[in-house]
Amino acid sequence: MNEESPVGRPKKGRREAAREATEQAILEAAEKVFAEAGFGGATMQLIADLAGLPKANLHYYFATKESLYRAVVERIFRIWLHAADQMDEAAGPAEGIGAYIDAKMEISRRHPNGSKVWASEVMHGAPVIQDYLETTLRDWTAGRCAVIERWIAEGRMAPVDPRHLLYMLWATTQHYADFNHQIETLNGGRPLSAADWEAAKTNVKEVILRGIGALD
Amino acid sequence: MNEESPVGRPKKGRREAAREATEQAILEAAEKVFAEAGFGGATMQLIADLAGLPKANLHYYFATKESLYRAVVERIFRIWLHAADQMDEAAGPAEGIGAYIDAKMEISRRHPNGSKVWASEVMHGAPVIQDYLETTLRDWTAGRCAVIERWIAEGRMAPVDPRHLLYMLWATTQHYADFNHQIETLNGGRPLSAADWEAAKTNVKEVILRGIGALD
DNA sequence: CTCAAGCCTGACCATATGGTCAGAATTGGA
DNA sequence: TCCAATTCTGACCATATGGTCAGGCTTGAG
Repeated sequence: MNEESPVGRPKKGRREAAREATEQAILEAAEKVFAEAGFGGATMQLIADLAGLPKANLHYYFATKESLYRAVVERIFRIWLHAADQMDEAAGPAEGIGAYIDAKMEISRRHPNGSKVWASEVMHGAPVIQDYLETTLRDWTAGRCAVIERWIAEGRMAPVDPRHLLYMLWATTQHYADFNHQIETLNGGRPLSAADWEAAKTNVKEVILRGIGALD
Repeated sequence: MNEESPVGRPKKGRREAAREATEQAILEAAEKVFAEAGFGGATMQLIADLAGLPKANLHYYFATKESLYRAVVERIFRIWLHAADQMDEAAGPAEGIGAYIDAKMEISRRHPNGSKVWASEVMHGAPVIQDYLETTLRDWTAGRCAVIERWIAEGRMAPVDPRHLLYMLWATTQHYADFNHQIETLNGGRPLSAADWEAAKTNVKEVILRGIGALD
């Protein structure tokens, strides 16, 4: 789409690099503000302040609040999907689903804001990513359901409804991001420690893997 | 708090009855609008329209947007807690936790908007119900953890961390309310049927109860 | 029936917010 | 160095929204 230097690598000039850096800073700030205030509660001014640039400059990079929001949501969606690769090359349910849980828990830990924006978007009826739900996500889901059904047919796990199993996986893992405030409050007001996170992961995996008969 | 007619039943006059009816209509409308648009995205005008009265009248019943929002959140919280009673009189984990799952799934089915408002509130850092989290919810949680730990000590279920088990219960059941749009989209764009809900309940119960070793 | 208390409402206001724009500052290739 | 393209910015605007208020309407106790 753009001229590049003779070398294979882009080798972006100072200008392009700065642009990308600014864009990332904006996305980062926007993700946080959208997560903490919701789309309606977020203000371009707040995002601009957090990103460290004047509001008018924000509009130079993202024409409207909605386009910025869309960029944030799409960014998260990409991370979501990428994390799901874990499940593909697995030999059986214990490794496959176990790895998927690990990956999703790690995302909840590292990108709680992204998870919250996603949750908010879906809760409000997916006004901007409805098409993704109907295409990419639907296909992805069908694919995983097929894998799970194969495992069931092979007698490697109990005959549970794959659809509802996926919902359980999403729900339990994302809960640690979306409700982290509640969890921290019940944890004495302190964030989960590394050990706490390990315990959480282990518990989720144990209960679910045993629950689908993939442990014995 | 108020004078009542000689009879035991309140027998509220026309006036009082109308007031309560209006109040309920407002709360119902507000719950829906807050759920669909978030606190920041919701407008008093929208709520008024949905409740079928002029905006100024809304402010006669609820002075500010925040006080109305607070009323909605507290209403949900009460339902939440009440549903948890199921778990108390149970003889063991299978019945107790099974009944709790049933109750929470039923709430997700009947009060999806309430669940969403709650989720949104917690996601945004619980600005209005932080005190509830630190008192009522913390106490409630401690009580249930004690019950679960007793069951574990008695060898009636596997030794899982009670805290994380509760999170799993909350996450899985509330997911059907908070993410119902996503679920419906993956269900071919149609709401879950009665049979679908039964299947969901059964699946959640089976996986979790088997997962905590309370089925054999 | 009377009338005070309670309920309802249209019109209005102050403010906050998303977005615009003209022009200044900077950059980097020629 | 020069200059066109790109990036940045303060000032500004139109609109939407939460909230107010003076006055009209309804209710029900006496």
